[in-house]
Amino acid sequence: MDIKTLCLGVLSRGDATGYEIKKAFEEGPFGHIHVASFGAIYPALSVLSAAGMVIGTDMPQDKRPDKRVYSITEAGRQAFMEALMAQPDADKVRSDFLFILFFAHLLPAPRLAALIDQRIAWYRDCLERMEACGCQEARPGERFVHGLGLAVYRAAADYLTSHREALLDEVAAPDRLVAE
Amino acid sequence: MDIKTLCLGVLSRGDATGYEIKKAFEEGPFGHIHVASFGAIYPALSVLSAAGMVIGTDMPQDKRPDKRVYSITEAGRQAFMEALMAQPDADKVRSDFLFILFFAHLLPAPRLAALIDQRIAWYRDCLERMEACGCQEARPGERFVHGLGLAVYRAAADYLTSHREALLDEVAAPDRLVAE
DNA sequence: GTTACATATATCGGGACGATATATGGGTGA
DNA sequence: TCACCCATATATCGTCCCGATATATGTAAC
Repeated sequence: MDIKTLCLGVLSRGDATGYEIKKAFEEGPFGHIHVASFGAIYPALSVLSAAGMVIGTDMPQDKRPDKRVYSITEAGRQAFMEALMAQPDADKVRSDFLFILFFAHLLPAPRLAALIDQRIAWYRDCLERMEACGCQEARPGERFVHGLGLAVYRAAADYLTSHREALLDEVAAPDRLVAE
Repeated sequence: MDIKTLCLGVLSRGDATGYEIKKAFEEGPFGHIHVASFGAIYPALSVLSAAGMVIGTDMPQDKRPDKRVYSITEAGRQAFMEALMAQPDADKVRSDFLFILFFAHLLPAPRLAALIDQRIAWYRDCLERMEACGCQEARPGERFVHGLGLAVYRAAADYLTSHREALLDEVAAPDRLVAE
């Protein structure tokens, strides 16, 4: 799934600027689903515009930098539908946190505890915001994905909370098994 | 966390070839934690070798292509420890599956059902292999990360299974709310 | 008052991905 | 038996993308 398709997806829900598309993948509806950087979005919009998939309209603003609002065209919608029908690539996860935690036995205990606590706090924050977000009126797919995110984050936060102590004990006493 | 650090992490657990490092991120202990491609691993190993972080030894084999086994050096271990102490970058997820599901209302119902069923089957497979993997004797960090993965995948599989029907009903009858 | 942040676009270098090339042996099926 | 694919193993190359930076400006905080 390339950046062009991701942009078309956001634009299929309504007009947006490059800046707003970025936000959609940051805190917006696509947060934690996919990532997209400015350095990818702006060139992608140019290419899509040249291909007739989107139309950009310059909107002068006072008190703000001028912006260019993009609208998806019928050709863009068709291209997006085709992309939606393709077999999805496998999920790709890059978690420095999990990689570091894998080497827990190499870390000082306070650092290990801090890492886990930070992550628990992050999940709590995130869950709070997600639960507060009123997406009752959203479309079924959006609500489904949202619910899946909630379920997964709750499971992760619960696991971290309930296994934190045991991990810290184990790395503190490498000779004994805590289970005994 | 760059590829060099990821390679050092794998090598800190024991000698390995570039090919084996790739496998560690595919089906091995780091599967679903981070990704790494050949096109990144081999150049990284060359750079690490030139920097004295690892030592590569050519091992001629019959019945197999020759291989180059890399060992981490003391300098490599120190560099890895420093990288472990740095503040981890935020997790990055790229899920074509979730992105497509977001637009469930645009998809034909059979396609939607197939997507979800495929994904449930994938989770079941994955969980089976993860539960079978005997990592009882592994270090605490590895077991912790493994347990977290199990918890998260179980939550995802459960959600997909229990909400599948409701989603299909909703996209089939867009005018009515199923909750009523 | 000045520091930091939000809005808004653009570009550039470095780095990673994915495909491909090369070589070879083993297993599978027609 | 022959063809084909898969697994092992390394290397490279084009393309795409990330992250940082530049630019401009108003507002809010301190």
